[in-house]
Amino acid sequence: MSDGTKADDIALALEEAIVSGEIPPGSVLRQEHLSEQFAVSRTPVREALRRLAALGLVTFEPNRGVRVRSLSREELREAFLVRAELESLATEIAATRMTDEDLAALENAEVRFSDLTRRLVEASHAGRQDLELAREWLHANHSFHDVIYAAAQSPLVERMAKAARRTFLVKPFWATGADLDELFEKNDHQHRAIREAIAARSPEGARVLAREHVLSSGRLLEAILDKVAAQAPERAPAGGVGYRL
Amino acid sequence: MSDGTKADDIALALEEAIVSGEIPPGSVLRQEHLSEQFAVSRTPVREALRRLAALGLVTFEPNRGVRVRSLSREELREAFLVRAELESLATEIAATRMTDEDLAALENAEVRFSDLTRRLVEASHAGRQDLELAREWLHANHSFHDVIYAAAQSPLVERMAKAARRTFLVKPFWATGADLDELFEKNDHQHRAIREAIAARSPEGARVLAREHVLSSGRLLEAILDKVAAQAPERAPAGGVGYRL
DNA sequence: CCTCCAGTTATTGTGTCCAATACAGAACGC
DNA sequence: GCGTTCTGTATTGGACACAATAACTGGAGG
Repeated sequence: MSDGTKADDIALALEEAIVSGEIPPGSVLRQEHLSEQFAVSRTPVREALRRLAALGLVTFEPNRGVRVRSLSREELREAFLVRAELESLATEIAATRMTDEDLAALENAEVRFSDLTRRLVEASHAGRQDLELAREWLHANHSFHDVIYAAAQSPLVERMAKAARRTFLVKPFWATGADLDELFEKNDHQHRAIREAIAARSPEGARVLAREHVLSSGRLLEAILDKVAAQAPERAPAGGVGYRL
Repeated sequence: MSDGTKADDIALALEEAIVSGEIPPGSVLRQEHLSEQFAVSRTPVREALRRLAALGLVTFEPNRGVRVRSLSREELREAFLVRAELESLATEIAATRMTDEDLAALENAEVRFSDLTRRLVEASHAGRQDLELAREWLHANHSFHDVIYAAAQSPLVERMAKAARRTFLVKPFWATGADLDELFEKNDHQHRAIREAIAARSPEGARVLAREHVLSSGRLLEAILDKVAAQAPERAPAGGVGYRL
């Protein structure tokens, strides 16, 4: 428990758990269960849930409980559109303010992500479903963009961009295929292109590259989902698909 | 009280009151006061406040109460940058989906806003500080863009754009000056340009016009604030300026 | 006159209790 | 046999009570 109020701590913990996929979309969260899990009363739990509801991560169904939201295909696409806009903005700003240290950090994040991408693709081809690896991969991706946010020094932009990004989660990275490999690789290379544009102090260039990168990520995700849907018919949880990126 | 849970009703009411400026930025909200005002216990009040906190409208200062946030100049600028991005996106999408009825509604909103702008400028020149008029003006402006959001049929985009827009409030529209008149007029004309681009089914055109429009609104606001600051030295509430337009 | 300190008070944070609502399943009528 | 209503139970929504923390008063000492 880091800061003052328990409601905030719980909200943070739940947010993490939901975004990381530990709590799958569609789940219903029982207040009493959470309260004993966190060893507090129901009151702070409910306040935390209210916060998550305001963030759009869960929905209150009055007198029925709260349910972790699952995104429809359309919402997913929208989220990437929003992220594309906000990322371009952040990247453009960052390109004008980035220090050499920031650039070094960016390069670090880039190679780390590159490495994880390779390993993830290999694992997929080998049929291994390494959830931890997928989480790391996603985390490394976020880290790259986080460096950019930090350099942009624009708290509001950062907050909203991350809100759009938070709409996603890890589930199914286990589809394989030549086209997917290509998309993964493209996605990876784009990081380098963005970094170089920033290093060259080209805000406009970095902007369009960032935009294209995010949109491209969206296409990658959709391709993965298509593959997975084709491979595994899988019981479809009614109302909103079960993935959450 | 419209819907099921009281916390939501209260949150809505408070949100409206804050955004409309009825509750000025910097105020501290006493839970007990609110609870008797809404004739409920403190519990739903607190939940409502948690929601507002998640939306960024208020901040919890542990054991000290909640305070209505006031925006710094920098945050204000950021909010307009974000809005510019999201509005362009929404407008671009809307341009591809807008029906003739939507276009008619858009034109309605346009002339209404035009009318109110004229009246507002006149009132300013006459030295009248008609708060109600200012509210109407702002509301009409929002209505115009709301038509676009509705046509875009992109709930997430709409939600986030409105979140950025909600960061604003009415306070000081009473500064006058030739340059301000010009900016007001420009702002007004831009609505027409946007509508015409949409009517011409030019998503790209509408996009850049929308972007420029929002940025231009931001400049208008900053100009107003400058004028007001110059005219009235005014006691500066410490930490974050008192405006929240 | 100012500063520091302690006791008091006001206000928030949390736990507990009760009422209201929704779902499950049995009893009942057709 | 099937649908309907009733009742029981689980779970939420809200009220209230208590504990914890921070502001506020007043006074003592320098």
